[in-house]
Amino acid sequence: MSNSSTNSPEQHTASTPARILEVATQLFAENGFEKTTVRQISEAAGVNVAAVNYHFSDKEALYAEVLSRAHQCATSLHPARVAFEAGHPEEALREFVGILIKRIFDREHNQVFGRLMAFEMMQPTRALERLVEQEFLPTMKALSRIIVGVLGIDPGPAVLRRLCYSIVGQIVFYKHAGPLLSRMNPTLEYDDKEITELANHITRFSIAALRGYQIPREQDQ
Amino acid sequence: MSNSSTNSPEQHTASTPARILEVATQLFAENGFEKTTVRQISEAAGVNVAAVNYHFSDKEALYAEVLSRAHQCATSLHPARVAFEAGHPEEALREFVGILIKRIFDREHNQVFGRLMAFEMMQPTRALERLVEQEFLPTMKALSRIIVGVLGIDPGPAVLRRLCYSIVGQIVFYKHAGPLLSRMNPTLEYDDKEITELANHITRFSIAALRGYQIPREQDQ
DNA sequence: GGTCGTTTCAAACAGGCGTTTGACGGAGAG
DNA sequence: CTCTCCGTCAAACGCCTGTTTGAAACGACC
Repeated sequence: MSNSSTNSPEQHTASTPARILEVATQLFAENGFEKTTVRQISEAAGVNVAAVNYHFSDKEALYAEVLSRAHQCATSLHPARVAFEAGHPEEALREFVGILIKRIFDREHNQVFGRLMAFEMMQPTRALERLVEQEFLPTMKALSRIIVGVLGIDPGPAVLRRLCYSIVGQIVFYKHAGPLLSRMNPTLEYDDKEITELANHITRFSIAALRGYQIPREQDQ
Repeated sequence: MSNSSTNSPEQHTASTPARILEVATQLFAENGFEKTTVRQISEAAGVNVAAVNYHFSDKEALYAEVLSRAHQCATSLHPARVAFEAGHPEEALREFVGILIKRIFDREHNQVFGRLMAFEMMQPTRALERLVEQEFLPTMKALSRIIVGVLGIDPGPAVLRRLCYSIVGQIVFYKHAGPLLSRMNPTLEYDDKEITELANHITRFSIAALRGYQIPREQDQ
């Protein structure tokens, strides 16, 4: 009929499975899979408990659906360019960092994807396996190519891996350590401006690091 | 009577609360607070369920005790020098990174502290508040001083904060993303050699970044 | 030997969990 | 109208959670 979110409060507009999905996404992202109960979801969605098991077969299947949709949403809203290495490698790195930051914070969707991923990395469910193959490995390969471009030479697999993790680690830190950061800087909130400056900083930091990086000779692998 | 860990298998040697603590530490670090049940702990420790509530008042108090002991253990095994800024600032940074890495991996204690911290950062319990005050804020201040030393000038609080997080983020990434990393590199295990190279890499990366970092003018705070 | 405080134990407690059931009601088709 | 399918619902299912209970066993002291 009408839009789903721009309506009178406490009024059911979307279909039951849609409402369940929406609420479940929010709760899973807030509290993780374990701490979120089916009754919490059903009550918040204003539906019967049995509706969750009726429309989705069980809680884990619902979670898998939530994760899949959040991933699709994040990648479609902030798509990675088909080829990062098109232009200047340092510009490609800037774009890479920007996209990952945007996906992780994603203010339009309450940073759902970032939180879900953080939970998934700590306590993986079966839903993670597919994401590793389809998403993370290709992303790491893309980042590796960018790094080789910035460095000018290929430092070998082990060093390349650590360089990737150094860059990605800077980014995902803000999601993984979220509750800690909000305790250390209670006043600081991550609005668009802060996120932009964050992306600029990580790009600047990483490019400076790569430019001045003394590549060690590989001894393993 | 005798030592606690170097004994015949399946034999109870330590006192009941000691056994509970030992097993609970292991299980909490593996599965987090929520997924670990009191019955799991009591069975693994070979004691009655009620023993947990008898010796420690409840599950949360036991967890707080575990966290406190793990923290003490990590800081005493890998103590931070009273003043990092004693020698050359870049050497101080090397030492800082090395200590944090050692605390997080801590192979002698099954990397317990790192895992517990990772869980605590994602889903903080009340036990976190104390650690923020006593541990993280002072650590960040120490790292800030080191960074100012390496840079040569004070870049201001916002930039300094981001620089701290860029360095710490690289380190804690290996704990937060642990399950993911083991899926992406199934053969790679983090033994002493790998950990040493890891510390060297992060130090090299960070120093190069700080040396070449173009400090932006602060606009906020 | 008797007594006291401490520790252990099987059993039960109340409550929450994910899931299933069977009845109810409305809408569309024959 | 009747039949059927689909969605919803209150209620219950069996299981597991953290915690408590009251009795039994223990060791030390007088």
